[in-house]
Amino acid sequence: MPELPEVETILNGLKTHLLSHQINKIHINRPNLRIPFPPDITKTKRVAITRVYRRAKYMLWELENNKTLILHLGMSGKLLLYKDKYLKGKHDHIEFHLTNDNILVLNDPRRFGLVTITDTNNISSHKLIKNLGIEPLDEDFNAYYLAEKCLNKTRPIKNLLMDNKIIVGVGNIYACESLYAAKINPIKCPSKLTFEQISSLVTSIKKILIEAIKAGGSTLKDYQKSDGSMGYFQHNFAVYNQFQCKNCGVSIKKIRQLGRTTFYCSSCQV
DNA sequence: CACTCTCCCTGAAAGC
DNA sequence: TGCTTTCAGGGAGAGT
Repeated sequence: MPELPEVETILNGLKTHLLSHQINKIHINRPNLRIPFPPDITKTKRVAITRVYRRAKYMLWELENNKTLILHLGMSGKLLLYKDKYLKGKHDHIEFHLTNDNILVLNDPRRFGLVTITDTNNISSHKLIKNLGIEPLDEDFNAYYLAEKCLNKTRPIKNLLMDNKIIVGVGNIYACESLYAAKINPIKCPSKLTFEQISSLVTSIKKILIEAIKAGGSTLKDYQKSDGSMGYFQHNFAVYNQFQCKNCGVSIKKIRQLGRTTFYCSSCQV
């Protein structure tokens, strides 16, 4: 499950490949992923990629023809880089053929991912992008920002953290881990948090994401697969999928919030 | 506006 | 052993 750190790491790993070659053609093997592939996407021919960046969990590839490709890996999406022979595998849904004969393939069994294309000029008003909240690693994401967002809010703090209109890129795992690190109960009402707790939460979110990006960078360097795929790195989760609190030894509680599993320590997180 | 629920999908794991 | 059920999750859009 690619979370923000994986997306960041995968994109960094691909940067050199994408920026130094052109896309020769794009081939699709089915009409859609979570949303349909736009009809004009396969008309992309011999075009250079001029910029590659991330917004939330979206990868954005800016093309020299004033179009931008928007990619999301969803739950199970992988980008596989084939340098030699390519045999189409199950769930290989879209192929980016590069001018050096490398083929970058999006493989996504659960098809929660998406690939679309839009005018670069309109990227910030694109419906997938325009309502996105602040980036967690942006310096403007600080205790003052989050405190303001917590004012008069009644839903559980974990639900607020997972709201993309408020803050992006904090998925289920990192929401659980950040709340655990900040010793805040995921059920807690945002308006009842102290400024110190909010401040601690912001610090935890940034720290955990940055650590994961660093770990990803070194892991991917060591574990580049033979087919070129990046895969996902193993994390050391403190609370997610754990049975016992590493701090106090109490059993980790497992509950559901917004249809997602939340793990927390009822003793450490108040 | 604030917030929750439903749905999309497949494969792994658990249940029978 | 083999079939069926359950569960996991991101995010758009519908519903309360």
